[in-house]
Amino acid sequence: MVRAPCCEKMGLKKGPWTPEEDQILVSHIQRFGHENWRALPKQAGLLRCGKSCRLRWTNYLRPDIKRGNFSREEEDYIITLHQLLGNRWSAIAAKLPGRTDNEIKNVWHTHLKKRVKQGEKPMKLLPNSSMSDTDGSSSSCTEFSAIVNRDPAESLEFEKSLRSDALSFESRNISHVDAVSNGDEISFWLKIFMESGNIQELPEI
DNA sequence: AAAGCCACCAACCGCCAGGGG
DNA sequence: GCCCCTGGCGGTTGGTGGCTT
Repeated sequence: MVRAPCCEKMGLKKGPWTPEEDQILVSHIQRFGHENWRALPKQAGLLRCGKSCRLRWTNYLRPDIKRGNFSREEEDYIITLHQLLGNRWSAIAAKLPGRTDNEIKNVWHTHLKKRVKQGEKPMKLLPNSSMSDTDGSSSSCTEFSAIVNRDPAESLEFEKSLRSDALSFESRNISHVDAVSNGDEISFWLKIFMESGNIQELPEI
C-alpha cells in the first residue's frame, strides 16, 4: 500500500499554530462540527492536514480542556492509574476530565516518572466530586467517592451490590484492565479503593 | 552579559484497528 | 476476504524559555 504523501510535500503547513489558524479552526468546528477531519482543513480554508487539525482541537482548542498545572491529587491519581494500566494514556486521560492524553504523557515523562523512580508513594487517593466525566455525567470514580463518604447505613444496599459485583468479578478471574474495558468499572474502582486503603472492608452480606 | 544546560510542552510521526466499499 | 481510508494512540522530537555557571 502506498503511503499518502506527508503534509509538507502537499504544500501544507507544519509547526506551531497561529492564533488566526486557531480562530478559523474553532469557528469552523463550532459551525459545522468535525465529521471528516481529512476534508475539514480544505473546507475551513486551512493549509494544514486533517491530522494536525484534529490534534490541535483535541489537545488544545476543545472547550472542555482544563488548562494549568496538575494538582497533587491529579498527579497521584495518574501514578496509581499508570501502575494499573501502564502507558495507556488515553485510558488514563478518560479518568481525568479536562486533561488530554498528550498532557498526561508529558507530565508523566517530565515529573511523575522521576517521582516513581525515587520510590515516592502517591498520597492517599480519594477522587473528589470535581472529577466528573467529560460528558458531564459522574464517573464510577465520583460515584464511589460519594458512596464511601456516606453514612454506612444509608449505603449498605449499594455496597452489597458492589460487593456482589466484585465477587463475581473475582470468581470470573477478570483483570482490572479487562474490567474497565468491559464496562465493569464499579468493581474495578471498588478493588482499587480497597487496595489503596481509602475505605474499610465492606460489611459482610 | 553570554553561553550552556535543562525542563517543558506542543506538535509530528508511524503504526494499528475498525469500517466501508 | 481484500483493499483502502480514516481516526486514534503512543513514542518521539524540536522549539522555547528559564536557570545556572
